[in-house]
Amino acid sequence: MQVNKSYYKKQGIHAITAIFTVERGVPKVLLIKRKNEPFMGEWCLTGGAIRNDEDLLDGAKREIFEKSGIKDINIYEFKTFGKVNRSPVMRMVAVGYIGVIDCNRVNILKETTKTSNADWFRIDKIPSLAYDHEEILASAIDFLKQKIVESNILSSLFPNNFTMPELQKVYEAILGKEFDRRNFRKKILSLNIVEDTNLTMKFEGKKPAKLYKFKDNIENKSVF
Amino acid sequence: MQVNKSYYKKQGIHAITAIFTVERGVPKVLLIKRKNEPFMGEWCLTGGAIRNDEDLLDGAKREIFEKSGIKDINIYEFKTFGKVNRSPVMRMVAVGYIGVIDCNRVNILKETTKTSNADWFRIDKIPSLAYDHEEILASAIDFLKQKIVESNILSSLFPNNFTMPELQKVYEAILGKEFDRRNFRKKILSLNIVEDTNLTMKFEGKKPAKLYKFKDNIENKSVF
DNA sequence: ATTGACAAGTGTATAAAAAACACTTATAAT
DNA sequence: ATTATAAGTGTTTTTTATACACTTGTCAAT
Repeated sequence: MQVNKSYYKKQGIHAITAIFTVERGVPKVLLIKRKNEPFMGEWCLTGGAIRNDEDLLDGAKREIFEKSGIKDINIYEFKTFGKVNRSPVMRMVAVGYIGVIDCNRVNILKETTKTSNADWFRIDKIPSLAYDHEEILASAIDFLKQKIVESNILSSLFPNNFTMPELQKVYEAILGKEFDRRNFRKKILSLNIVEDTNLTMKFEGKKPAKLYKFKDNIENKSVF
Repeated sequence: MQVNKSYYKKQGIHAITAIFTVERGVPKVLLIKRKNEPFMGEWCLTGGAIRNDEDLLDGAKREIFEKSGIKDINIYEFKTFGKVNRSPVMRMVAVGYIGVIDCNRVNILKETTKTSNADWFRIDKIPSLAYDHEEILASAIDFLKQKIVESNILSSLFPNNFTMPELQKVYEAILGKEFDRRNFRKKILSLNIVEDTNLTMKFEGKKPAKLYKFKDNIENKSVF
């Protein structure tokens, strides 16, 4: 088969990350308003083209930092998007990643990007997005739902202490269904990924709730 | 941040597929002997660079066909490989796929490639491979083991009828451990992915074995 | 025709995991 | 003291997984 060399010219790789958080029980995703063409002014996921001198994963993290100011985030590859016309400028294949970040860092981000073009959107109220990012995001949410139980991907949401009802609410918000309080607690404790801190947290008028924390030495193996 | 445009030049995408089969209870993978530089004369997985005018998945299948003659194969993305120096020529990111093919088509392949440079290798006896294909293959085997039970990925191994002991032997060969005959049969039947054909197959001197077949309407959702 | 070797077929009992379910307790407001 | 609120806990039932032993159909040898 005769192949024209130009078939292979002008290809590039996007590293696109859907960064999730949960604010007061509401799952949200970080979107960026584009400053350049194509799709100037439209919202999109964090990410961009990787460079020749960086590993794909490093490039994904660099793009996250440049677009949002977020550093030190763990991300997980979930799917690749390779349709011919997914980018109007040149042939780009996108590798999709998922990241999860805790509420405190959400606030820091808000200050950094106060005057900039980043914001959190409820995952059930997403505007139309640039490129094929709607498809990528839908796929990311799907993946997150499937992996949430068997993985420790949510540990990033609670870098410090948390109560069981708090954790349960996050699970329920993301999966969109409710769990029995007693069975949920039993399940989480049996996974052996959290430990009791012997501290409690009082909410007004309610019985104090025990504080737990994720164990430091959890491996990421469970995510894939 | 000032970015030199040349950072983005000369990038490309590899679509690399590990094609597995099981011959007489032995899991094997298809390797190709490279005819060109780089790595001329070395073994590698099927695959190559995708073109601008084809979807990534189509490109992966085209490469499979060109290198091995295999058509109509279902493949599943499992991981992307994006280290800077994984290709010595130019910056290439590889998207890894898994395919499984049945024994009959293995024979057809053998004739097509009789004088060519393709062969099946036991997965426990792999020679050294070009590029980072050893890493890709190891990762593919890992993925196959993890997904084999919860997916219908093995249905391609038995396009027609099969007996329970045959299927069990394949599971045991890939996972490297043995199952109880009664429990295995119960498990497979409970998954509701196979149906009884009311046929039997005789092996010499042994009680005839019932023939089953995978249901036609199995969805691929279970693979991911 | 009987016997033996071989691998296929089947059912039940036990253990482990998941699901269902109700009452008690600590706090803050009245 | 009373009440409202949400947190905490334990047991029963159901489902699923695991462990385990005997019977059956074919072929080959006698």
